[in-house]
Amino acid sequence: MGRPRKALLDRERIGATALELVDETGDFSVPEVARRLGVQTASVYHHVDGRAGVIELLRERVTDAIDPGTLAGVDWDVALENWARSYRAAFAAHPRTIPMLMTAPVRAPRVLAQYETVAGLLLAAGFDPALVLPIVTGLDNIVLGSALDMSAPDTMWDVSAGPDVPRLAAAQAVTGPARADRAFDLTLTGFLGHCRELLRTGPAHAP
Amino acid sequence: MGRPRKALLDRERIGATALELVDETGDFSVPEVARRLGVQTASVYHHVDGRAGVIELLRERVTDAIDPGTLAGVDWDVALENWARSYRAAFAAHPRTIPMLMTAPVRAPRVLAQYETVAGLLLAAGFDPALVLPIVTGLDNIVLGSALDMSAPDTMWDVSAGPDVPRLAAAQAVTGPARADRAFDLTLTGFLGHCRELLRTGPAHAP
DNA sequence: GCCGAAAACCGAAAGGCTTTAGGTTTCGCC
DNA sequence: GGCGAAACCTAAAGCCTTTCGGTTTTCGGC
Repeated sequence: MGRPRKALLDRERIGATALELVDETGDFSVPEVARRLGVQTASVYHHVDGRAGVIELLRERVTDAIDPGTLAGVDWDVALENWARSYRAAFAAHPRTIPMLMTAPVRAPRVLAQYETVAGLLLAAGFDPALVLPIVTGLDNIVLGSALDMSAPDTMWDVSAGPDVPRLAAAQAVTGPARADRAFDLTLTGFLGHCRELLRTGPAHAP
Repeated sequence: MGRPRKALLDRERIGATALELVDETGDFSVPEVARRLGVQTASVYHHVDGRAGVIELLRERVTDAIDPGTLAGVDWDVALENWARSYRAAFAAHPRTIPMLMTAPVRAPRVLAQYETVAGLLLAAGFDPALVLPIVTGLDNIVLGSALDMSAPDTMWDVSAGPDVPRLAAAQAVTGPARADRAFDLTLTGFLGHCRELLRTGPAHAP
């Protein structure tokens, strides 16, 4: 024992291993990460600020897949749509992380910078500044609500175990596996359409 | 020790106490509930199926506040809007429960019955059956995404701790405390508008 | 080249949570 | 009156989080 000649651990590998565990089992624990890396539990604490620190590593890994390029060089509405899809896809790639990442505020600089770009796009498009944050929040809600849906069990409504719900059951029967995607499309399209309308009619309402 | 002359515990009080704890601290544990009820930890297990059982009690308490009356006697779009608002308000009353309730499937009969009614409303309105579940899912996503937003810290974007985000910070400054409500309005209005449009144009597109 | 400081890992342990097992007393029913 | 079930308790196993101190190795300055 003692310090090894070559370091066994680094934040990179801790994050990757924790993400593996979450993808596979839906959760992780510091001892589990340590075991998988062939290391004692306490060693992990030398590289990371406890369990919460590992969760931050997860957040970085998941959000790094969001493509900031979707926001450049196109109209604000196209940009927002593509960005929302990329955002959602990043979470969809690791749906089991979602419950862990949704309760803490967004602090990752990369992500924060993208929200900043979005705010700039909306202002440049002529939206009332007081409407910028509600729009960003709404988009956020759509993405995260949909992501949460993807992290939920396949049958979000357990038709078998309750009272008679024939129409719900029938609807479930005729719905393909793209239910979640279709729902996201509906919501996003509706939202952006409404925003476009606000942009057209909004300024006219001001004196 | 031994069986007390008057029962000290019941599911009612366990659920109420757990909900108190979640409202106050954001989490609960079986020992905490027991302590608050002046009882040993193991006793709680006699009335409830472990921690998961307590979470189901929380779900019942929270979802009981959803008003099924919003779905009756009005047009489908009005019904959906009012129901969504009632749904969201129920969660908003106990926002800290949201992360606990969102990962398990909906099995509560009362809630399931309401989804059944919603499915019936959409079919009666003339929607393509294949579209019913996507619409229900979309509505669900909007409600839960917004509810999650309410459970998050006031400043979902930690403007202070990162790089320069002047436009985001400015937008935050001119946004009132109704940001979350406004965002929900935007999303819900956009979604329902899009659904109405689908109803108008959808059947015409079919051969 | 030497030496002190810092880094990296391990062993051990405290304290909490979840859950089960088995005991003791009381209740309701026959 | 008696018996089984109900309600509570004590105890304990096994897990997790986190911290503390020890040991070895590396690194930077002199």
